[in-house]
Amino acid sequence: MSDVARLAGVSTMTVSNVLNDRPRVGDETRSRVLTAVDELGYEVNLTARRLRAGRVDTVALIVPSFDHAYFAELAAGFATEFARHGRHLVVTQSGASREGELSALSQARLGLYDGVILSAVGLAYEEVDALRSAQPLLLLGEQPVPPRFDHVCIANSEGARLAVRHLLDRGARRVAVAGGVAVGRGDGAPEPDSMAGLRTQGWYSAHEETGVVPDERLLLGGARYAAADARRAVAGALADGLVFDAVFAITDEIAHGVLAALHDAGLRVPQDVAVVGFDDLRMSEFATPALSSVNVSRDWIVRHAVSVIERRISGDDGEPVRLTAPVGLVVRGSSA
Amino acid sequence: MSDVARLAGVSTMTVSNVLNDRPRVGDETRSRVLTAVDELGYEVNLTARRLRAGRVDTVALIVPSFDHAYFAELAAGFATEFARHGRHLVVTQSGASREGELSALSQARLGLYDGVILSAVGLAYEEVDALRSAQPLLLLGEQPVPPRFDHVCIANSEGARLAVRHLLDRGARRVAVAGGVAVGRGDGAPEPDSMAGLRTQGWYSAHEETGVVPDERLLLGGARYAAADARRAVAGALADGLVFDAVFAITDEIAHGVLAALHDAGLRVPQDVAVVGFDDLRMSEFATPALSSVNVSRDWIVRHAVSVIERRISGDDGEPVRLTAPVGLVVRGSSA
DNA sequence: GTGAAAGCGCTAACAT
DNA sequence: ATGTTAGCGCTTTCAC
Repeated sequence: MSDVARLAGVSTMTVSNVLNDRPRVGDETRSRVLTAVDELGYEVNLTARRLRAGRVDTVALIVPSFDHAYFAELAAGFATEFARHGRHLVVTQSGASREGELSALSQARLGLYDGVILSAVGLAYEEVDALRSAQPLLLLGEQPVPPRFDHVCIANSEGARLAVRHLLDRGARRVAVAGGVAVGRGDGAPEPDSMAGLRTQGWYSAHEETGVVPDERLLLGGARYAAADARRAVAGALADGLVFDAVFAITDEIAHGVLAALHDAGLRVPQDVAVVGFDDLRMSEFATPALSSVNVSRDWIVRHAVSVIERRISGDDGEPVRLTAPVGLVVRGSSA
Repeated sequence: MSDVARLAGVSTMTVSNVLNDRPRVGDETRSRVLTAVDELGYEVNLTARRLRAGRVDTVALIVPSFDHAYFAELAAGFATEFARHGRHLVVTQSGASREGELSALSQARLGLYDGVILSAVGLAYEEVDALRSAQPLLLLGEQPVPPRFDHVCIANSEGARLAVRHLLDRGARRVAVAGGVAVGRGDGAPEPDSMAGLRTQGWYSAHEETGVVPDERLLLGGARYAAADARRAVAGALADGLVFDAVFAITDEIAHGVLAALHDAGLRVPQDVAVVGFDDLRMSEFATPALSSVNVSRDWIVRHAVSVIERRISGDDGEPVRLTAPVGLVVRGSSA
């Protein structure tokens, strides 16, 4: 910067004024500075700017994994929305573990960005509560979160209820849940507040509403996240002679594994077994047959989350915000 | 930091020494400092560290879009590999356009990170050539790249040749290319060096090898990136009476759209039309039927790219590296 | 309309 | 083993 100043015959302050489009710079001076900038190929050092001015116009988003379509779509949405606000987005991956989330978070919080959005899945309530952050931190996800944080979540249990209700209304009587966890039991700790627990909760609710008696043997807990697990779990259940006429998969990712397993077994979808997923991924429309799914408006989440964090970055320290994104059911071939 | 120093009764330099695990700090002093750090909840300011020490232990990866499974898988691979090297990864999205890439790049280059990996699709050779970067920049992708840059690419044309050769060997005589571009023609500029151009090139080569005469009407250019486009393009081709007994899709993403279109039309895969994709996405195994695909070892790319950029960050300024990742064919149900 | 001085928080280099 | 000094590159403040 001082090189530029020297070449243009001005002070560094004037260079800074020009680069930041501040008023009260003479036209002739401005053009001399710009010429010098060009000539020297000068570019600001954002680190220095951030240290002094306290902003980089960048927000960090921490997701469990890049390689889950749900988070990929969410990240893409955030990038677009932040761009509309003149801000950049960087995304980092936590690996979906407690440690990973803490590590990603501490890296992201250390002053490099203007704000942080954390899609939490592994952190315990107390760990979240222990977080002190210099810059705004917004939480995304299903778990309960200390009241002092802004939090955007989705209507998990309601979405699941819609899906299972749809299957029951359609005539199914034995609806398996791929990725389901028996509430209060569970291998290891019961996790009523996890995404899987909440979505399983909707399965119970739908049964209650319709009077169909739920059978907890239909909760296929082996299928937690990956499609490969789901494929194995469903194949195993079929081999064990488990009888079901529909599957509610707690994520679309899992649903794709379910579809593959049913296809492997020679079962027809939806005639023999109907399938509904959750998340309404872009790719689900291209499954064979196209996958019915609970749609969570990524747009809604993104718009609201960005608006909240933008306000925080601008200094608003009003009441914490808690928002729940609406859900809806999209019926396609897999349950039509 | 000075608060910590005061509380511990030492200088800020000693605090810095403790925090950076430098030797020659008395045990008693160290523990006093750590206690003070704890008590005050102090955390380093990475911006200041970067400004002074010139490192943040973070590399930026710029991909066209978070929401393309290929790049999501690649990003996940990079994150894991960099973690092994004690470095963080942040990912940003360029939107796959010239402008987006330039903007993402200039943001990422401005001193915030120790290095940048750019997966380029939109930049012209001259624009890449004009780039000056203070920190190491490694390019990923198909386009030709000025010789002074490190560049990792994949054997696009060879992979496509393998796929089409497999289809022809299997008895196909009319292999359509979803996403194919006629070399030298093309609507707008011909783009022999684009990913689509290179992969189409493999289609020509396979025909040449086997003596089957290629028919350029089989190049379905309408299907460039998204599955939705591919679905439309294939549906359109079928409606127009185009006859083909196999489809090579230039990406798996496109292949999923092709599978959907064939399913829509009541055609059986692979009996009526065999399908092979390119990229071997994780999800392709779960398609119905499972998708044959050209496998590009993401691991290979990631390992080599990381090793190169790590060397650059450590100050190695030897000859630019140009690497081509190997490809292989994975045959599954869609062409078995 | 422009510039001089000070300092953001940290650490390299050099004392002691 | 610990401390002092200086400065990374920028922008805030205030003076002119």
